[in-house]
Amino acid sequence: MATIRDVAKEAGVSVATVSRVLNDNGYVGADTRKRVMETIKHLNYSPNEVARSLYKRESRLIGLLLPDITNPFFPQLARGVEDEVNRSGFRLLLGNSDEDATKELDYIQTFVQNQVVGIISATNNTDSDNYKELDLPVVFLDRTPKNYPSVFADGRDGGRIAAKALVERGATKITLIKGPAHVQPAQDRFQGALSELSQAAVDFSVLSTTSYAFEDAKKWAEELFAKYPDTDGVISSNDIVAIAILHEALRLGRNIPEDVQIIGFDDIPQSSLSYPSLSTIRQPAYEMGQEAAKLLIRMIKKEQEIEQTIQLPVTLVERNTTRKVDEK
Amino acid sequence: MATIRDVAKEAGVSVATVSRVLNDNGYVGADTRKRVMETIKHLNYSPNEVARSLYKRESRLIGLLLPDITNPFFPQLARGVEDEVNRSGFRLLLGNSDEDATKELDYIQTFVQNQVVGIISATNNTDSDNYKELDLPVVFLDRTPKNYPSVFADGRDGGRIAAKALVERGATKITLIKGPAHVQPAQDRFQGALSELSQAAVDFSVLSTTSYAFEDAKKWAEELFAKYPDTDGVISSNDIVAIAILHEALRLGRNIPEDVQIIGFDDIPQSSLSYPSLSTIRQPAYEMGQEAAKLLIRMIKKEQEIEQTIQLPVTLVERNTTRKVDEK
DNA sequence: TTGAAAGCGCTACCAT
DNA sequence: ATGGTAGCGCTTTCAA
Repeated sequence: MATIRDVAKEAGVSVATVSRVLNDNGYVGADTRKRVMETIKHLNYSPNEVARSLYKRESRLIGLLLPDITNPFFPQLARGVEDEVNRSGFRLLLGNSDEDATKELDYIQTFVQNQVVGIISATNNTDSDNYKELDLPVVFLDRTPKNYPSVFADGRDGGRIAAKALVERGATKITLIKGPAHVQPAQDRFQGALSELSQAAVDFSVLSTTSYAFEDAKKWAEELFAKYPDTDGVISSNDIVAIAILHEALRLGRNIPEDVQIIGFDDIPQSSLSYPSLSTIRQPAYEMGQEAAKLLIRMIKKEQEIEQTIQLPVTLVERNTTRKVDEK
Repeated sequence: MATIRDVAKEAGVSVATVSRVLNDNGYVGADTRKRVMETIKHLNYSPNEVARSLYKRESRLIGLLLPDITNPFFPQLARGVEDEVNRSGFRLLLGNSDEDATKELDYIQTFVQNQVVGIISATNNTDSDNYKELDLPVVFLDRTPKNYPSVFADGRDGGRIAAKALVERGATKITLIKGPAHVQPAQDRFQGALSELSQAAVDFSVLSTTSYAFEDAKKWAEELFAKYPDTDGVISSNDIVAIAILHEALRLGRNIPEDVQIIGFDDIPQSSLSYPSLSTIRQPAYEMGQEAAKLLIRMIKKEQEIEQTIQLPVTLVERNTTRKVDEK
C-alpha cells in the first residue's frame, strides 16, 4: 500500500502538502494540487484511516448495537441507519447483543477502542448505566430511556389504534397479547391497547408471552386458542406472533376475518405476504433508523438546538385480517 | 481515556513493560505484572485499538459485505459469521452493496483503509476483479467464483432434490421458477431442477424472474397463475417467492397441497410460519456463515493445507405444501 | 527483567 | 504557497 510519503516523494512535494490537498484545507497552488492529484491516482493511493483516526482521536466509524439482526424488524432499522450514515461518510461497526449484558458491554468497549464517533443502540437493556461514562454521543433507537436522546415510534398510540380498530370492526371477545416484559416498546403497545379496551364495551383477556422469537411464536399461537377458544379478535405483540396466530387459526378451521380478526405490530415485509395478508400497526422502521442516524450526526457535529427525542407516528395498515369498517 | 503512559506512570514502570503485560509476551516479573494489572483495573484502562492497528498494520476487524441485509436469508449468514469471528476476538465492519458495483468498491476501500484482516463477501457481482488486487484473505460466501476460497450450499443438488420430490409426489405439470440471472446460486438451483425434470416423465414450464425482493414476489406469483393456470407443482427460486405463490394459490381457491404442491428454497425462519407451512430445500445459512468465518480465520492465521472450497449439503424439509410420498 | 526510543501514517502547527 | 516536524498511543527492537 502506498503511503502519503510515497505520494509526496513522487510528486516532489512534502507530506504536508499532500495532506492539504487530501483534506482540501490550507493553501495549495493550483498546479501543485493538480500534480499531487495525478500522483495519487497514479499510485492508486488511498489514505490510511487508522493513522488518521489515531491523530484525530476519532474514527469515521459509528457503532450500531442491535438485539438480534435475525428478527426481521431490525435489519430495516439497520438499513435506515446505514444508508443515512453513509451519506455523511461514516461506516458501521455492527454488533448483536442478544439481550446479553456482557455482550453489550463488550461491544461498547470495542466501539470505544476503535474510537467510534458515536453509538446507536437498540438493545433492550433495562439499565443504561453502560452508557453513562461514555463521552460520546449516544442515540437510543426503538427505546426510550429517560434523559437520553432517542428515536422511537409511538407504541402507546399504536396499541390504542389497534384496540379501537378491532372494537370498531365488531370484535367482542378480544385477546390482547402482552409481549416480553423487558422489551419496553412491547409494554407501551400493551398499555395503549389495554387503556383503550378498558374503556370499551368488550370482553377481553390478556395472554402473556416472554419472547418474540420465531421458534416460540407457534407456541403462543397454540396457547392462545387453547386458553381462549372463542376469541374473535387478537391484538398481537408483533407481526411474527400475529402471523403464527393467523395460521394457527386457519389450521383450526376459523375463517379470517369473519370468525377471528387479527392485528399485528411492526409491518415487517413478510406481513403483506401472509394469507390473508396481515392488518397491522406499521412502525416506520427504515425511517426510524434514518432519524436516529441524523440525530446522532447532528450531535457529532455539535449542532445547537437539537431535538433530543423523536417520536414517529404509527399507522394502521388495513389488509385482510380485519373486516372492512362498514361490514361490522 | 487513560493511555498506556498513564498506566506506566502510575505503576512506576515503563510503557514497554505495560505493553508486555497487556500482550502477555516478553519477560515481566511476577510482582511487576501484578502491580500493572492493578493499575489497569484502577484506571479502568483499555488499550486503544487504533494505535495498535497502526503499528501492527492490521486491525482486529473483518469486513463483511452483503447484498442486502433486509433479505431474511442474509441476517442468518451474518449471524453465523459474527458469532464465529467474535470467538476469535474479531469484530465486524458491515456493508450492504445492494448489487451496486460502486457501493461494493466503496466498501472494499473502506475495509482496506481500516486495515481489516480479511473480507467475507456475499455479493452477487459477476466479476471478482474488485478483489484481485487485494493482498488480504478473502472468502466468498454463497457464491462460487473460480480460484477463490468459498463457502456455499449445493444448489444443483437442491434443485434436483426439489424436482425429484415433486415428481415422486405426483406432480405432472410443474412450473419451475428461474431466479435472477445475476445470482449464481439461483442459476445452480435452476439448472439442477431443470436437468432432473428433463429426465422425468412430466410436463413443465419455466417462469423467469428478475428479483428476489418482497415487493416483487407477489407479481411473480400472479404472473405464474396467469400464464400457467393448470400448474400442479411449483419449484420456487426461494422461500419468499414460494410464500407469495402459496398465498396467491390460496387466494385463487386452490387446495394446497392437493391441487398445487410448492417447494421453496432456503428455509428462512418464516417458512415454518406460513400456512400451510412451506416445504423447502434448506440451506444451512448460519452454518455457512460460520464456515466462511472459520475458513477466513484459518487463512488469516496462515494455516497450511486449508480446504479452499466448502460445499455444504442442502436437505429437503417436508412440511405441508407437498403431499406425503405414499399419498401420490 | 526492565527501559529508552524508533516508528506505524497521518494532521496540524510553526516556519519560511 | 510550501516544508519541517511533533505527536496521536501503541509495539518492538536494542541496550542495559
